[in-house]
Amino acid sequence: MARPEVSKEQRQAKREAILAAARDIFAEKGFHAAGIADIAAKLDVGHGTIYRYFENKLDIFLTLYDALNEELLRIARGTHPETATCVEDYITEMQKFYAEFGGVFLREISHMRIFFDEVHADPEIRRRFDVSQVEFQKATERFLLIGRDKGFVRPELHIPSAARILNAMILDAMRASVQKESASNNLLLLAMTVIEIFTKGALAKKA
Amino acid sequence: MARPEVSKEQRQAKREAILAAARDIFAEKGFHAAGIADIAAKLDVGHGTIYRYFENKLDIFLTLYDALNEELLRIARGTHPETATCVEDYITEMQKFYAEFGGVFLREISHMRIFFDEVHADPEIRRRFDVSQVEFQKATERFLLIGRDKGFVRPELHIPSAARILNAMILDAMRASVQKESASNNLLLLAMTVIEIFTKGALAKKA
Amino acid sequence: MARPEVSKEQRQAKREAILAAARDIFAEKGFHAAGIADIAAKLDVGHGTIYRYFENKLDIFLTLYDALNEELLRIARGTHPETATCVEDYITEMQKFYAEFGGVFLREISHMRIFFDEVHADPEIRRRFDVSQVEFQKATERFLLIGRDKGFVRPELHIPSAARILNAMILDAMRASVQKESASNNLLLLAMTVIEIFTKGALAKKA
Amino acid sequence: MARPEVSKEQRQAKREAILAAARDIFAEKGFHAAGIADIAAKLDVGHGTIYRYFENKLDIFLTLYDALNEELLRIARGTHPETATCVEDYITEMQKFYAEFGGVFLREISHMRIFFDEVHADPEIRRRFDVSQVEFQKATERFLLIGRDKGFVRPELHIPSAARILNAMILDAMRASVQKESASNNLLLLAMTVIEIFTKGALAKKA
DNA sequence: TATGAATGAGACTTCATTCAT
DNA sequence: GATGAATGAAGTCTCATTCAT
Repeated sequence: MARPEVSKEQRQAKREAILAAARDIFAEKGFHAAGIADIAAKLDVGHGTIYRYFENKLDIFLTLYDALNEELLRIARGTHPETATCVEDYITEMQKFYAEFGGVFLREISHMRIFFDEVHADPEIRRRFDVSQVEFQKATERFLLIGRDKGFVRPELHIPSAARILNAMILDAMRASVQKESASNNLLLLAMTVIEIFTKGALAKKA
Repeated sequence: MARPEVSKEQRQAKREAILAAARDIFAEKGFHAAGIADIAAKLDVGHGTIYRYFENKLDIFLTLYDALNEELLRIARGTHPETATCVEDYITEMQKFYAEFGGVFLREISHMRIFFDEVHADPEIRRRFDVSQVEFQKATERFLLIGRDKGFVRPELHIPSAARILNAMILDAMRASVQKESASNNLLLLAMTVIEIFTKGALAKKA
Repeated sequence: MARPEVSKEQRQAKREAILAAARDIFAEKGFHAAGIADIAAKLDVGHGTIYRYFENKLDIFLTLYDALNEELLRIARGTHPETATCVEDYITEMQKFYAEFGGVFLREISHMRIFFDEVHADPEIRRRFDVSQVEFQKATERFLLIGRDKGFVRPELHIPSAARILNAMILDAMRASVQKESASNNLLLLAMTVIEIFTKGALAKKA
Repeated sequence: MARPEVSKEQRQAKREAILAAARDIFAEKGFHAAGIADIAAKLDVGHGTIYRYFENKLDIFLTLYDALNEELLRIARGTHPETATCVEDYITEMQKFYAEFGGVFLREISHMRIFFDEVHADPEIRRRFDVSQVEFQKATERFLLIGRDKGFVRPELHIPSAARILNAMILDAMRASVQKESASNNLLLLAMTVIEIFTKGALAKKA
């Protein structure tokens, strides 16, 4: 029986070429409208070939989705509020997180559609989205809990709710930056406003 | 002669029966996966019958979408921050809005998918979603501008960004209550936390 | 058992109203594209009503077709070449036929589509068209045979072929007058040219 | 790499197999009644296969129509009346045309329905038919004009009308040979009679 | 391994006809 | 008699996936 004619590395390289092409196609057309034929055409490869590297269309999508999701999760889990010795440090840590998270967003901006839009194209995609939301929630809760333990966060705040809300603000800021048309899609301004509201609230101080 | 055999009321009743069935099907399967056949089967009528009442599948969807959207917009536009004479009144007005908005959400909880998820199933749906987002944004900006004029909202806040963020918090709170699995889907708690963060921020007062 | 509530006359009047409406619709859209609903709408009558007077769509069409066909056949059979005492009379008889035949065409010009275009929309229509062609052929053969017997028509001419050809020229002249766009749709000019070619041929006399 | 697996020739062969099957189906049922399913069944392939080779049903039809039309037009334009030096040559040229034109008809006899009958099945078919009729008309006018210039054709003849009539005779002669039932469907006899009538007229010479 | 030809389930939509009122 | 609501067969077309080469 013949040895595999291509090495593991070559196989992996091909998989990644397919993923790269698929990412563009999904970004452009969305999951449903994107066809295996489009991906194959972009690579100048027969569409049957795709099926030698991936189960099916969903498999490709989920691979892309998982990779993006993991990168974002890694960032969310990589904050270090425990090193903060004062509120200013704590806020700085939050800003650092925003900067890193936003950096990935801006890099992947044209592909974020697979993260926001196609969530419900398939039950399995939805399931993974829901799972990852829980993970993000946990990461943010951890950030807030440490802040509370250190006395930076008001103790009466309901942490799970606050975490959820903070995440919503973050994700929406990102989402806004994806929408070219929006009048308020300045990511920096949004991020600053999120932090401002989160830290100081929107209301004026009573005199 | 050539008088309608069924009254306007009967016709309207049938339309609404179709809309009700369609709403369930769309909620269960999503726009793409839902078939006219599913709707017809649920009503135990021939599929041709559906086409006597609606142009096509999209027509049904948009009718449902528009109705929901209008109801939500009416609520968003129905706030009265201009009557507030003190910050407490202003906050109360916000709470009233939350209560009304949330009421619709809880009633329509199983059908909100058509509002959030199916945005990209069709260009026309997307267009209407985008338009309505702008309207929600405007309504919230108005709320904040009046608050700023009255001295309740910090003047240095960037209103469009703040409005967007506030909307994101509101919508996410609603969205959370749709997800049965979520640990933090207590709508009341979320709403209170949103208002708390929005008014006072999350950070502890310095001693 | 109740006597019929409408008289035979009333029933016949309704049938004819339906036929009149159908004729317009068929002329406008053609057999396939025309819908029973169109006919009913034109009469401001329920479409079910149509079925109380005619079997189905084809039945209506065939009734119209037969009526038109019979009128044209009656004219074709109504020529009197036997009274001609000289070639000039014979030609005059042919001209009289053309005038009468053409008169019906011009009157029915907007409905001739059912005669020319819809011949093959259904096997039964085709069958009747073929049958009527045979009848037209016979009528023309009779005209030519009498002309031959009287010495007006060249004896060596193959009468069935000549009859067929003469019919083709006649029908095409009519057809041409139906086509508005055609540059050579002057019915009079065409009719005159048909007679000229038929009587004298197209070639120049040798000097 | 990405080299076609089947050669251009194989692809073309398949296209032609589909065209051949479609031609039979269209001849048998007509454009409307013919289904893609019928064509696929005749070839014993899935219906999807058809769509790999043609856009849609109309595309198949138009391909057949255009091919036939072009062949006939080429013949009509290929006459050489300008080489005739006497009337006999001119008539011979007309006979040659008839022989060639009739040959195609006899070969395609069972498929001519797509040329005559289906003209009104679709606006695009009609458009092409009308265009080609103008071309046939032009070709015949040219034949007659050259004949007139050379003194073979009577100068007082209205050429566009005569061309139209001549075409009608030709086409009807062909059409006749398609109809099995007709008593006068002997193409040779018809063609001879057309030429005889066209050249000498049908009437007897006065003594 | 790579290919792309073939497949056919599945979705939408139309409209002639039936029939209960 | 009249109506028009309901029906569902029929037809077109798409595209993910299989598989012989």
